[in-house]
Amino acid sequence: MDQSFFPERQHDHEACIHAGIAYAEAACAKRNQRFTANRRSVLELLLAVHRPLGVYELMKQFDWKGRRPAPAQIYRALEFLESLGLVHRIESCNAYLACSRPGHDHSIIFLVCERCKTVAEVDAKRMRNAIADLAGQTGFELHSQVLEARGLCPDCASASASDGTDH
Amino acid sequence: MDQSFFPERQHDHEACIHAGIAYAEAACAKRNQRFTANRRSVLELLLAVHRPLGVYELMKQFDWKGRRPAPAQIYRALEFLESLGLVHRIESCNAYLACSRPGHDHSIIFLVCERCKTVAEVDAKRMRNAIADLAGQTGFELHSQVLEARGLCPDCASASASDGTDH
DNA sequence: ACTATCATGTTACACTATAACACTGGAGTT
DNA sequence: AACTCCAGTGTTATAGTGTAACATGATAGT
Repeated sequence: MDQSFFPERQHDHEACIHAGIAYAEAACAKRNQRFTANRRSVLELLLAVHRPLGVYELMKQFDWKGRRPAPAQIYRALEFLESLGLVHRIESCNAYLACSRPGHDHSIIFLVCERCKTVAEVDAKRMRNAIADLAGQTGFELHSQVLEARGLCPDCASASASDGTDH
Repeated sequence: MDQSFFPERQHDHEACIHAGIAYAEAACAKRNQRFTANRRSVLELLLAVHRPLGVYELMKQFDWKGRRPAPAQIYRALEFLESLGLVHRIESCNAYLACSRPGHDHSIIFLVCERCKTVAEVDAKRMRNAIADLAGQTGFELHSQVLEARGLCPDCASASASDGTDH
């Protein structure tokens, strides 16, 4: 059983953030796009946690010259970051997650913990072909695919096994 | 190429509705639950179209003693119908779809047409094992899985191939 | 009829997302 | 240095989605 897909409970967040920001800067430079303060702040906030954040949650954490930005501002940053593959939207949560492996292939399976919202991002390259074949049989022109699996992450599964709760 | 996963453009909606309602009545009877007017109406509306409907869309179509129900009423009916496997929520659309094959195995791939919102429901039994294995490797306790594939259904794919649009 | 229970009807509100428009500031030009 | 262009921002307003809470009504079992 390989738990490495899930972030370690204790680890160096600073390193996560630094690596993520560095990748973002490089990606923007390569594509001649600006990595503005707004975009940087949103990405930093997402990198600092290993779970999806809703837009209004992001807004609350956004301490920016003593004020709070309007939703549109966050949505814009997210849209931009998504277009660069730095952030994913988790449909079933109405929330956004910093990509754990930017630059990799993006057929993804999200394993969303129903309890703590931790998300593992699993590369699904082998699955991709099976899905594409299936879609082809139906005449469907496949643009993108996201699998959202619901359940419990390893920590919560063992916690609820011991404390008896199961939700 | 097998298009049978998608509903035929012209077909007998009455038959769809009748079959769906009949199944629902049986399912309720078997589980000793009431198939009330409220629940019936919502299911009928969903069965009458072959695409996901949002709750507020359902509300508008709900002509019920000249009044319109409040959202809670629709959500309750949907929750009930979902629990019986008669309706699916399409996460990425914030919308609900009558199940095309109630009673069948429910590892499902939704093929959502980005243009007309037609949805094919593809049984994913073979996929299920692959996903379960993958989840097992990560220590994830899998509760449910939904794949939402985005793209164009056969009709729209050929339409946009001929008229040049591609979104 | 009595009661417990499930479902409904209703009000109010919280959360999520977008439209529209004026403004700013940096990059490139002359 | 002043000009212009335009991507990005700041802001207001509003649309769309989802729940909480509670009073009322209907049904089945006794």
